[in-house]
Amino acid sequence: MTSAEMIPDVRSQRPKRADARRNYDKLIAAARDAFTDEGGSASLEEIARRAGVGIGTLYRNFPTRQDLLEAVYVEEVEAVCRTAEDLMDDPPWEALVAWLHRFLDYVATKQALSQELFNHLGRDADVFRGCRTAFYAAGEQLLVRAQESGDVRTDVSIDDVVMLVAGISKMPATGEGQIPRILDIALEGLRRQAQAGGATR
Amino acid sequence: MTSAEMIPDVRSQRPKRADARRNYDKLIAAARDAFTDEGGSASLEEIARRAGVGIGTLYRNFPTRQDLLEAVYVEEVEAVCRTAEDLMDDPPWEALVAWLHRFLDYVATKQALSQELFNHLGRDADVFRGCRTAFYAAGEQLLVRAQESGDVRTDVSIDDVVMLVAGISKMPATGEGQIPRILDIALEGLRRQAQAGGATR
DNA sequence: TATTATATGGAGGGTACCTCCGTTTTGCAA
DNA sequence: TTGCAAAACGGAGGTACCCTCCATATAATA
Repeated sequence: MTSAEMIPDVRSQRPKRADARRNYDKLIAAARDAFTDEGGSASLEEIARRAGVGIGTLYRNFPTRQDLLEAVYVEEVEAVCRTAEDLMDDPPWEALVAWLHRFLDYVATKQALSQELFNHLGRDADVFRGCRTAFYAAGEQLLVRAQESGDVRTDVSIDDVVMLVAGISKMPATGEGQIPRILDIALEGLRRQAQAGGATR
Repeated sequence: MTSAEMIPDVRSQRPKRADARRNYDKLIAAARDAFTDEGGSASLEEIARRAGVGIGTLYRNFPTRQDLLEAVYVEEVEAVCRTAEDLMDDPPWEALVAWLHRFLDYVATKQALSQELFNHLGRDADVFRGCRTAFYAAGEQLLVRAQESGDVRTDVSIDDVVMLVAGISKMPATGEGQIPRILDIALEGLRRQAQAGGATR
């Protein structure tokens, strides 16, 4: 069972010719780096330069800055979802926690990027709907598995968990590593209440 | 008692010579309009043009875009606070409600602007701290008065009210006039519980 | 290998950013 | 009033970015 079957594909359509495909991928990678380094307003010419392609190629693949932003965003979302698949072999509870940490990183890092998209697309554009669906699908597998194994209380849904993590990511961070620590504390709340003093792990 | 005594002055220092002062004010006004019309990324040259001054003058007064953004922001905040002073003559409850509506407008309109500032200064830069203080001071007068007159329950603080309004302003608006209406509903909750069927207004 | 649909990349025209400095205006004092 | 120095003005010009267009190069196909 490959990840492609489980996760709704969000991306539109990639170029077909081999060189075009290569350049497309190089552009996405360069754009991801550039946006990470310099925020959402990185120069498009700089991105083309980093990718080692001409500016014309960038514009053919991504007619507007929005298109590029969106492609990078979707790429990231898919990467997070793919992580969920990879974790399906790990112990249920650990897998869930690991994925939620990954998700936390994602939300924190891409905040500027999604902010930018929000401003131009409205919060319920197709992209976002698609990404939300993909996230929920990916996370739900892990959550259900952890519930079935008895690690996690059964009265929480993936919505609850995602909201929780998203909220935590938006906390005004003060200390180094504070946020992941708080996430761990909050996640303890998800565990099925074991017998007092019990060794659940 | 003038407003200057009550409201902590947030602004740094204005130019002294008459012409300089005039141009400074023209620039602020032009920038406010431009930012309103075209969002936080309005062209600085366009702003200088609107103000009828040279681009050099703009840069002397506001060396960076941030400085201009900040000045406009502060100007707006002070205008909202001044409104509070003007309302002190009106009936307590009506005055409070009117001011909160004014505040709502402000938050809604300047969202892009403060967003921009947030990104470049941390969320607790001096500007914001100062503005928060000014808001609270201005609002508190109105709130306390409405509480003393018996219109508003005494177990709420200005923080609560400001948070409430800020939250409402961020709701995903759907219908025309929906947000102000919801604000009114929420504000009813502030009223002191009068006798059932009583005519408080 | 020859052909053709497809992709490439950078020159070029327009705009915005910002600095620098010669010219103009203002406030003050005689 | 008049003269003058300090302060302010404003725009020319260099750099960077955005985006379009098209002559050239290349992958896929027969």
